[in-house]
Amino acid sequence: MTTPKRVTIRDVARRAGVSVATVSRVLGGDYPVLAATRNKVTRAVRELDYVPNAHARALSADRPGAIAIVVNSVAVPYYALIAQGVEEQAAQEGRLSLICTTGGDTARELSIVQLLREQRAEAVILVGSVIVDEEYRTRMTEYAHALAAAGSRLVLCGRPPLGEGAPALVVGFDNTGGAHAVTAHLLSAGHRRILYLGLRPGHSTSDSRVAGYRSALAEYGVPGDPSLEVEAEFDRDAGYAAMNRRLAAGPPDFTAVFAGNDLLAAGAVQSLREHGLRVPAEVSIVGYDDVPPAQDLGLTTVHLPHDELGRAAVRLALGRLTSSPMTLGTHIVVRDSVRSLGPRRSGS
Amino acid sequence: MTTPKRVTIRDVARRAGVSVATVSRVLGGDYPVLAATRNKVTRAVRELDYVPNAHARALSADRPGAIAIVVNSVAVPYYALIAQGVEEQAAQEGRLSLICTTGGDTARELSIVQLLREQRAEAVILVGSVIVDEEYRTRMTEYAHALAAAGSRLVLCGRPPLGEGAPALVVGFDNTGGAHAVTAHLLSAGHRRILYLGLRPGHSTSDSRVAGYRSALAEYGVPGDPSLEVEAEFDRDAGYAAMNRRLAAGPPDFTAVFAGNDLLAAGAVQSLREHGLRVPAEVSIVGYDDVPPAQDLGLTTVHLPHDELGRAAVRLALGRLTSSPMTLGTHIVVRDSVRSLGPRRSGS
DNA sequence: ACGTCTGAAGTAACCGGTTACCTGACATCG
DNA sequence: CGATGTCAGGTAACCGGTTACTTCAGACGT
Repeated sequence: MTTPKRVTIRDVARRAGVSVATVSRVLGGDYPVLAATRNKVTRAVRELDYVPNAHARALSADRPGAIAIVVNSVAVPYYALIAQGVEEQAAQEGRLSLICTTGGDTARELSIVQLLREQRAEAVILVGSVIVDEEYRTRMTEYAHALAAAGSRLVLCGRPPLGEGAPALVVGFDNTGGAHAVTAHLLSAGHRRILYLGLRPGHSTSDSRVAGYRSALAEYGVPGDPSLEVEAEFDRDAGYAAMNRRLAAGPPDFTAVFAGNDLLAAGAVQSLREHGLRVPAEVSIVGYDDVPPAQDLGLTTVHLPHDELGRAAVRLALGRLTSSPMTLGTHIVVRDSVRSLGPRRSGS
Repeated sequence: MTTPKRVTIRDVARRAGVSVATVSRVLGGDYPVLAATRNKVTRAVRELDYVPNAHARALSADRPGAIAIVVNSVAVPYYALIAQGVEEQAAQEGRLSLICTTGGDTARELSIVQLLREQRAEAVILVGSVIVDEEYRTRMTEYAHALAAAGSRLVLCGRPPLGEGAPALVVGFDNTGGAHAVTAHLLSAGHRRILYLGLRPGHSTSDSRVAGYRSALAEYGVPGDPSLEVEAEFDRDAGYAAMNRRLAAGPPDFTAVFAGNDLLAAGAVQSLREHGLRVPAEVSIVGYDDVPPAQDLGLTTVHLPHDELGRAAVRLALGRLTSSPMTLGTHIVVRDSVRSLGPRRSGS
């Protein structure tokens, strides 16, 4: 038999022999209350095991709401690491943070945003790249206005900024720079035929990485070759499948692979191995993100300060940071998935 | 300049020329309302972009609260996968779910549980193993009663059940069975000197895996050897460090390793490689959990139905399932990290 | 035509806190 | 000694919904 009636602030007041206002003040903080009164109240609270109702509080006082982060899936390390940064910073700021997942489903994203509006979340952080088209832009702009109307801030993480009018803050990684750097790394090791794995036209993250790839090639005077740009989603299975297809067509016509992210790289490595191609002896490969599989694979990749992104998003949302859009730097992590071809190239 | 005042149900009522009760009924659902009236209301809602306040709703009506899952870190795949299962099932049950992280900090766990009491969460799912001592038991029992008093259900995932009286539901994996199976796998491949990596006395998960390991050894008539049971936390770094220490002391006095989880295994593999020991040619290794690094390492391991655990936890919390404690089965996944020693053993 | 029943819509109390404003006791001051 | 200031603490309105109870109009029966 559980407690039939929840214990409320009036129960506490009655028990302590004071008014509800006094109880509220003792609990609330700074209002002056006599030590004796304070003691009576705290004792009553303890004796009754009183827990204030967060909903009632939120309703009357305009207290800070929760900070929500919305991601595709928490099982994808990229998102998990950013979410972790958000959680840490939010905790540090004394906020409750919650992670919501959409599974990449637009309809579910919409209902989550709606839910967060109803919850009067203090901030909503939308993470992860998407296909940026007109439909997307209008949807985001709607979110931005709707959330602003509900008093929530919107932060876009790793997504391109919206139009001028939309009240959305933006923070992301320097994908083009990182991609440039890691491609240059391959080029300076003597590679000239570099496969880009993970083409996704319209997909913001992929697009900016491709841009870095192309600009590095151009810088080294290597002509671009569309047949070296292979489409693939950004997950392990896609990398595996794409590389399988490529290798089924014949022996590799490339000496190195730049995978759009580490998951793709992991899949590609598996495929290469199954085709009897050694990494890096026969094929070099680099990834992007520096998430868990990278270390185990000894993968040279681009390190992203995921938790800094999460932290920055929170601080931006809370008005602690002013510069938006802001871009976080990246740096290359050299492991041993790249073979130097030396000063001269060996023939195919 | 944002909207100075939030739009409330009274604004909608005024605009639609009806009473607040009518608006509430149109939004609420089943109460009979004339089609014409309903239309007026829905139009007003749309025109004003009205969003009901979830706090006010929660306060007046006793509607279902959110389902919260509390984990150490969302960046650990084991937790991420379980959390994913929870999210999916919760979404399916029409509940909002939130993930909270403690970073393994007891104080933070406490404040999160407190927060969830205040939020009147419908269910709180505590995941992850812990050192089970008297202090832990009393703490959990307190949580259980406190949450029950606030009307929330408590589900313990992968933690040992509490005493009879405590109102907590329990669901977990069959760790002993899985550990037995995977150890037997090594034994039947001819291994006799099997290192157990990840001893953590008092730690529930580790303890049950050790128990399975020992019982398999006993079954095969192999005497236990305490020097083959090595202490280590359940993460990659610990596995790496522990194996480094072991190998620094001299060449391996074991032919196989059973790592308490895949992360430990990943660390151990790195250490073995750096010491010039090939896996599985010179040292065989198996892990536990079947989380992402396992596939990339080609690790033979025990597969855990993580998302089923998450789903079961939610269904248990919602009273859809009655049997608690319940245990989920596991199965072994053979990759190629184990070498068969054949019918005879080669001498050391 | 009148009483009764039915169902749509309105009125206002209530959920559990917070806080503006008020009260009353005591200290201070001209 | 009365006017005034200070400060702990009480009273009650309010936050934004839901819903029990009430009202009222029209349909129906006789």
